[in-house]
Order: sequence, then C-alpha cells, then structure tokens
Amino acid sequence: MEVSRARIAGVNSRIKVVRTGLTASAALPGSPPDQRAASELALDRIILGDCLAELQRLPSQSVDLVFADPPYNLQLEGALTRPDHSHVDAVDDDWDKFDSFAEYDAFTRAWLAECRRVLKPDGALWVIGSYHNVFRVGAILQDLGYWILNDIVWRKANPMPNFRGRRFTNAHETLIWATPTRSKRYTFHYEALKGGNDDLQMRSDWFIPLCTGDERLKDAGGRKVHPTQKPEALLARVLLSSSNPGDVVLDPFLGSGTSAAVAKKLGRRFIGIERDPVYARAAQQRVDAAAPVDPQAFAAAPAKRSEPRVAFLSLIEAGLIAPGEMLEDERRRHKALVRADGTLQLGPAVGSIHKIGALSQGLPSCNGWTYWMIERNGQRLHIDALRGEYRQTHRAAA
Amino acid sequence: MEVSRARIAGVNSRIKVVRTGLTASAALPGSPPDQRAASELALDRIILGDCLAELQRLPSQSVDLVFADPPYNLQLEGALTRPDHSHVDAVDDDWDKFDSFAEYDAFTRAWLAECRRVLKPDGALWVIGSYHNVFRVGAILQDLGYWILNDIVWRKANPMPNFRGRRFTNAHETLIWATPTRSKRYTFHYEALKGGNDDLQMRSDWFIPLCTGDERLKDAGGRKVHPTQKPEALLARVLLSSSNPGDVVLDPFLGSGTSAAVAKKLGRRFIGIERDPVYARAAQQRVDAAAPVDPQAFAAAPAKRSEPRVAFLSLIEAGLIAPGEMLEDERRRHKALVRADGTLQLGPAVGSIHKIGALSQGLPSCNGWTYWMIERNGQRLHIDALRGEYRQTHRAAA
DNA sequence: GTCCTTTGTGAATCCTCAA
DNA sequence: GTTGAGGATTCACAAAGGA
Repeated sequence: MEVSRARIAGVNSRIKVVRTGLTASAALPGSPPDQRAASELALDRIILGDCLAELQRLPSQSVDLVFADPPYNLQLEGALTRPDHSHVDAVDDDWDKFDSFAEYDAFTRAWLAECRRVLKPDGALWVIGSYHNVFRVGAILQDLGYWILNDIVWRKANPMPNFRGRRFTNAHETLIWATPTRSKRYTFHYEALKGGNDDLQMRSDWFIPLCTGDERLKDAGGRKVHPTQKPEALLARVLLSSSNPGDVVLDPFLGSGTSAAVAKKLGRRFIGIERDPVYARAAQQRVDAAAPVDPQAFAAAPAKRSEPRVAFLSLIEAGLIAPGEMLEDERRRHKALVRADGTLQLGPAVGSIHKIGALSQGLPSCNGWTYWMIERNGQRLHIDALRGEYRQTHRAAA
Repeated sequence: MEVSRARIAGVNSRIKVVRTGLTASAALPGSPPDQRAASELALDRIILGDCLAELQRLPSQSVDLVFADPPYNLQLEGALTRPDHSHVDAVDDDWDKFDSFAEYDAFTRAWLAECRRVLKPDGALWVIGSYHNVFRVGAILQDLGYWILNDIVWRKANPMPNFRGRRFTNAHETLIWATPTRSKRYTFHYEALKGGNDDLQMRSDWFIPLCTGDERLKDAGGRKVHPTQKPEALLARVLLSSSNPGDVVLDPFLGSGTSAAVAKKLGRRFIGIERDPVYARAAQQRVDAAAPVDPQAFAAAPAKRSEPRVAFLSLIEAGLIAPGEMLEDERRRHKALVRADGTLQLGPAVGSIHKIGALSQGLPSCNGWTYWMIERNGQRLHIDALRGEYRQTHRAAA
C-alpha cells in the first residue's frame, strides 16, 4: 500500500490538466452514461452542474466513498421552496411543512439512490446533517437499503450560542456512516484510529473545532464564501478512517470544496459536483492550492488483519521451532507437544494450535498464536513472536 | 426552580393513595375516553396495559411533558462474545422485534400521534433512541406536525466497547425534544441550567454515565430487572430543563420506571404505561421507595470532572503538529515520523506515541507525551506542552 | 479496616478467507 | 451460494475477593 512518489506526481499532473478551468458538464454532451466504463472515469475534477443530473452520468460501482453535505434548510433552497410561498399563515403551517418535507424527501431519495448505484459494493457513504434534515435523510437511507454502521456526533468546540436563551446550545451535528448494502466488506482503519487516540478505541463522539481563521474561505471583501464550510479536520477523520490512499471520493454537494481539498492532501482521488459557479470556482482554487502531505504520513498502516497468513507448520519448516518441543500457556497449566506436521498433541488430542488451545481451556475458540509460549534463551515467548520473526525474514523475498 | 416543602408533601400524600397496588386498566372498564375531563385524570399511577390502548383512554391536552423510550428495533443477529469469550447479554426481548421498517413505522406513528393529542398545547415531548430507530422516529414526528427544538446527544461515560474492532464505539444515544406544534410557548429553564453548568449555556451534548451500581434494579437472583434502564441523571436533566414542579409527565413505555421515580423525586406528577407486569411491578416498588430530593443534588451529580482526555490526533487536526514532522526523544537517539492519522512511524513499525516510544526503548510501556519532543521556534518542547496548549484553547473537550 | 487484584457487565445491527 | 477453519478482538466502573 506504499504510495510512491511517481503516483503522487501523477496525481498532481492530472490536477494541472483541469486547473485551466472548471470541467463543465456541457463539455461532455455526447456521452451517454451507460457507455462509460469505470476506467474512463475522469478524476480529480470539479463538475459544475446539477447534483442529480451529474450523478446520473457517473458509471455504476465506480466510487469508493461518498461524502455528502446536503442542504439543511428547506426554506433557503430555491429548488425546494414552493412557488407560492409568499403568504403562509399559522393554519396552513402543517400543510406547508408536509409539502416541503415531501419535496425534500423526494430530492433526498433521488440523490441517495444515485449514490448507491455509483458506489462500489465495498464502498461506503457519509452524510452530515442537523436535526432539521438528518432524521429524514437517515430514514430514507435505510429505506433504500443502505446499512448504517455508525452515527457520529461532531461536537463543536466553539458553537454559536443560542442568543435568545430559549433552547440548548446547538453544539453538534450528526454524521451517518453507511454501506450501500448489509455487507461486511468495508474499509475501517481501526488500529490506526486507536493508535491516534491514546490506544483507546475511537468513539462515536468527535470533538472538533469549527472552521475558522485562515482555513475559512473569504472573498475579496473579506466575507465568507460559503455559509457552512466544514472543517478540514472533520473530513480528514472521515477519509482516514474509512478510505485508502488512491480511493475515489465523490462529493455530490461540494460547496467550498473541503472534501476535495482534504482528499488531495491525503492522497485520495476526488470527484466534486457543485451547482453554484461561485462555490465551484472557489473550490477549484482551493484544491489547486492544496498540497499533498508527505505520502509516508498517510500511507496505509500495516494492520494485523492484513498481514499475510503464516502456517504454524512454516515455523517448523523454517527451523524456528523443532518437532518434539513443548509449548505451555502463560500460567503453565497446559503443556502440548509440537508434532512434525504442525499440529499439537495434548494427551490423546491432536489438532491445530488454536484447536488444542481452545480444548485445553474448555473454550469454543482460541488464538493459539497468543496463547502458547515457548522458551528461547532462558526467556518465554509467545509463538506469535516467532511468527513475527518469520514474517520479517520472508518479507524481503516478497 | 426551588421545590417547596409543602408541594412535595402534597405529592407524597397523593402517591400514598395508589401505593396499594398497580392500577390495572381493567379496573376502569366503563369510562369512555371522550367523557373524561382533564380534571379527572388520575395521577401518580402506573397503568398496566398496552401503550396504544391506554394512550387512547387519556383525555386530550392533559399532559405537560411526554418522555418516551420506545423499542429501538435493534435487528440483532447471532451472538456476540467479548475477546475473553464471555457472552454479551444482548437485548433480544420480544418487545424489540419488528418484522419490517414499515411495521415499526406504523407503530411509531400511532403512539406519537396519540401523544400529540394528549399533550397540552404548551407541552413538549422527549424521545430517546439510537441510530437503529431514531431517524425513523424523528422523521415521523416531523410528519405528524411536531416541531423539533433540539436534538440532544447523551454521551455515555462508560459505553460498551466495540469488541470486534469493526466500527466506532457506539458511545452515545440521541434524544429529540419537540413541541406538538410550532409554538413558542414551551417550558425551558435556561437560567437554572446555566447556573448548574459553570455559567455556560447548557449544550446539546450531555456527558452522563450509564445506569450501574445500586441504581440499577436487580431481582432476587441479582439479575437486572430491565435490559435498558436509563440513568436517573438523564431524566433529571430532562425534567429540570423542560418541566415545572407539579407538571404531569407521561411515559408511554415506562419500563423500569426511571421517569416516574425522577418525577416523584423532583415534585412532578406522573403517568406511566407499561405492558409487562414484571417491569410494572418493579417500577411501582421503585416509585414507592423514591423520596423527594433537592434538585441541586441532581443537577450537580453527573459529570465527574477529570482532566479531559486529548488524543494525539487532535493536535494534528488543530494544526499544532503537521503530518510528516519528526519527533525525537530527549537524547535524540530515536526519531519518529508523525502520520496523518495520529500514529507514529519508526522504521517499519507504526503505532501510538506510547507504543512507538516503548518500542524504541525496548520497554514494555512508555508515556509518549513526556517522551517525545518536537522543535518549535528553535526550542525543543515535549509534545505534552502542545497538549496543554490544546486544552487551554478547547475547554469544552470533556 | 485498607489496599490491591480479580471479576463482571453495559440498547451491539461487531470477522474473513479459502475451498 | 455455503461451510469450516484461522485467528482477531474491549473500556470504564463497580463489586467482590484476597492479602
């Protein structure tokens, strides 16, 4: 999973191609979606166009991760307001809400369904929202067959206070992490996250400051370019936890381009869709200015699960353990004989290091590598240490 | 917010009336709901019966606050064991099983609609849920015309870990606070909450321990009476923030009776509906044993103030350390690369600041915070100093 | 009685690959 | 698709037990 310098250079040069201007959807008029193979997918580009129309052009099962920050406030979205919104009195309020919700739901269902089509089977989707919209998004997502893995709470370090003092300070937003189907194949860098968190599992509540200061995009007049620019730290945690270097990250509501900028910095590929030319241009400039961090700093960490398997027999064949030696558990309660074929013998029972380990304890299963110990140079070692030794000496060959 | 002694005494004497036993619904056969005025509403009682049927008997606009802890529809499959092979006691009760989302939605819509009818116009509703159900509950609640005031995150101090390391620790549950209509007339004790929170506005993320120890109801055999008993601190914050002494609190899924017990302790009236006779009896005993308390004691209780934990990753996210930088130990014998995910790399090894620190010295453990140094402005600092800096700028991190 | 160690447990949608 | 074996995996508390 090492990312070479050549690869990074390749990413950079590709970005340079689109740096000349936005890739407007109008530039691709004659390409029907069904004829576009995944290999043709143009990457590291910002598409200026309608979210739904552009999603429909993307090939199926071509994207590793979707990050979506859809509109929260129905009233402010031109496409979602009723034409005759002008006079709504209190009596009509419920109907108005129902109409708005129905429209919002239809819109949500449409883009979530397209994202599900575009996602690879082992990909995943993240959506962020507030209480205004996240319940609808979450329910629709479940209805469409997505499988929720976690809901994550982004706890804001410095939220806007509630000026009227009529509610609790709205100090968090919610993210939903889901796979397109109920699948066990998804990316999650458990050990890396744990390593960065004082060796404790990363929890579902994340404490991250708002996007402020230099990170916040401003226009020439010093006004913020986008009203809800997300902090890069939030996106970084999303991408680092659930994607790999080189993965394709799609953002159907790119906005100020946080997801694309972080994707570039962390060695991921991106596709961003944005309808507003002002946002799209700002995002493009931001992406152009973003510099990838040292590839060593985001290269996939070796996870135990992904280490190559080693048969216990291989240790015997490599001379690290001799047939006839005895293994013991930590407390020296059980003692087993190493046989030449890589099995253990404990009394009359013969089986794998795991089976005999489980049997000796009366448990349904056991990791023999971390259960059995052997004596070497007057010290006791888990046989897992010898496995590590074996892997080290055989890594060069591979 | 002060609860007067006279008022508490009055509540007590009323409760004595129903202390003789459970008020079974069968005891009220001849009273059609429409003929029952609000003034006749029998209070401080636990109704043994079906949630929907009993809600339908209650008069309209008679309740100040609803607290509902409905089934979550967890959809668990198979068994789960801890790394030590012990069995995880899952919530596999029949009451949590639904055939489909559609069935769960119909049930949810029915009880939420009845609660809306029963609520006074200036009343409010609280629902608690997890990602399994809360999105559906929230969307249906909006569809019915409820108006959401806040979503609240209950951050668990001591959640169950994710034993297989396949997801983020599910460390929170979500509460929704809503009024039956879009109304400005609802109860919110802003100042009282602020006073109990170091004069800071109470945020939407609440840090409260699970219900354990003596508070957890046990049967004669020492087994927990109810699988999902909620902590009284959670209910206390709900009731103190959004109800007044003397208010009527309705809980359609009473379970172990936390809401009723806290209501009695805080001088509120209650109506609890519970279908399971075992739960209902336990709740009744619990309520009988509950004595009015000083609200301040509750408000002060929950958050044990220790130094908030800071992840090394947070320093990177905050820009205090950049991915790709190098850390060195005091004597410059070892040099490690800071990775974007908050882990360190030393040669082929990747791990936490502590793990890599220990590895570099050949020791079993190491405090990475005081072992690793970094250069800043020509001077060398322990990374612990940067942690201090982070804590200073982010007080709310706990 | 005090201190230290061991054990138990909580609303959980909790593995992965080869044959 | 299914089956079977390999082997990876836990945090904060509280209560009980032992020295």
